[in-house]
Amino acid sequence: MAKLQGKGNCQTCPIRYRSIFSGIPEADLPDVLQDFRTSVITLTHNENIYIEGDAAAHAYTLRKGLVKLTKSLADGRTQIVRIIGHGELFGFDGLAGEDYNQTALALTDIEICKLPMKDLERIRATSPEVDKAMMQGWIQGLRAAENMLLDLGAKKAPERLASFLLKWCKDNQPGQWIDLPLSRSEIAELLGLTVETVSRFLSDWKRKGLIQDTRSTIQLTDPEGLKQAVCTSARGL
Amino acid sequence: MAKLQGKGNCQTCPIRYRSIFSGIPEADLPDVLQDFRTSVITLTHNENIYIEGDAAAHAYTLRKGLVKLTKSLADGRTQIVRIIGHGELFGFDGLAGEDYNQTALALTDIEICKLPMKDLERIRATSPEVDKAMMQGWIQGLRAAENMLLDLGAKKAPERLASFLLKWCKDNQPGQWIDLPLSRSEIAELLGLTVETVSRFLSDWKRKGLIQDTRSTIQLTDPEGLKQAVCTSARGL
DNA sequence: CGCGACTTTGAGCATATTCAATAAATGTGG
DNA sequence: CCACATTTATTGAATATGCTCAAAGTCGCG
Repeated sequence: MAKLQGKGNCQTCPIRYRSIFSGIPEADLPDVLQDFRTSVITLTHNENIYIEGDAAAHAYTLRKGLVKLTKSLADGRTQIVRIIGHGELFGFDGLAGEDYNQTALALTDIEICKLPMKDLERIRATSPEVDKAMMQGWIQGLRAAENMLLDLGAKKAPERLASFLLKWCKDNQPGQWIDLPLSRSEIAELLGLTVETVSRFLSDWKRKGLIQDTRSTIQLTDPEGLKQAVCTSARGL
Repeated sequence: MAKLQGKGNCQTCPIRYRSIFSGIPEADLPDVLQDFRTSVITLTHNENIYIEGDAAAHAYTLRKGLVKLTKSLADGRTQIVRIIGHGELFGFDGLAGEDYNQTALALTDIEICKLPMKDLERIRATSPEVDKAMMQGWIQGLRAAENMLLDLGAKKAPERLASFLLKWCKDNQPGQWIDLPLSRSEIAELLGLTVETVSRFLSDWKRKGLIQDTRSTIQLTDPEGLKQAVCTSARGL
């Protein structure tokens, strides 16, 4: 269940250095963040943070775990439009006077910091550091969305899946086990494919020794081989 | 050919009211925009504004016409990631310290205002109105990209095409002729389809009397019928 | 141990692509 | 202004990619 952990304390927040508040000089923190009515909330896997169409009165920063942002069609087809990681700000549609454009769900057990829109607006106006960090977050978000549009619009199934794996594991050594807390059907939802298609290619690559996996971790045994395999199978690129 | 029209004059700019400068009180204009070294440039259809990967030293505002932002794969497959309309700001990756993430091409003959990144940064810092307008632009851009991700990831060909047409014509009366300066292959590039698929559905709907079109204009004779046709053909939604 | 959820695998099918040929529209030069 | 060349759009037939439906297998948890 959603559980209020108490009022946030930004001075001691463990992820402050990865958040929109990372640029604020230590000495200015009390000043800038005074009267900031944050609350820290824990949620368990699959719990809901907000729903597409709701009035956006709060934005959120992710302190622990992963969040997925999804959009759905009337008949239930669902698309994951973004995955939120450590320190990222999400749910800020209210800053443009709009309702939430997506639904936010906990992909793992999570800890989030809930930020009232009014306070966030005020802090953005008073702190150039926060303002800049938020701007960069939006621009990076836009770039990521554009990259995803290229994947969904122009790439075939195996290419999309390989891109996803390579991106997911990009900061790790080949041959290292990496958490992948997405189910097969969530990977499918992210890539615009079906569970079966995702499973087939993963199995295939496992047989060929390009990857290894357990239920919720993965290892790219041979990232180069993976790129290769995808390129040749797609007779181009 | 690209042609420099001269230094921009913001006070008399015909699209100022639709740009990021729309919020500035008339009286403050000279102050806020002093030393702003803009230049107005005209380009003809298919001319290039900037290329993916270039250093992003300028952002642009579109004064006349339409621009497409595209991304490409190594083998030439191309995806249109966004279409820029009247008054919109684009090419601002530099604000996040990044290179251009897309290629910008004139979809029609256009007139753009070229804004040096340094000046833009300064103005954003000094004018809350400009700052707010830019923020709203980014959030709206993100929302549009998310909506597009849903289309590309979850919808079938006819649904994507119908969504596109309905969105394109949404501010117009049914039965009104509307400019559509995209070729069939550009529509395909935007929707992640092939020219042939686009052409087939358009022809089909034309035969059924749902739409009419000439080379570069379109008319939704029966928008409701179009929605209907798509829903039933997709046995859901 | 047994239930339920998730995953894998298979077979047939449908959608959209590819390849190919024709038709229509646009632009160019005489 | 017309004839020709070039690009763009339409249509058809065959193919392939990824989906649907179905069944069996695996894992985790009570």
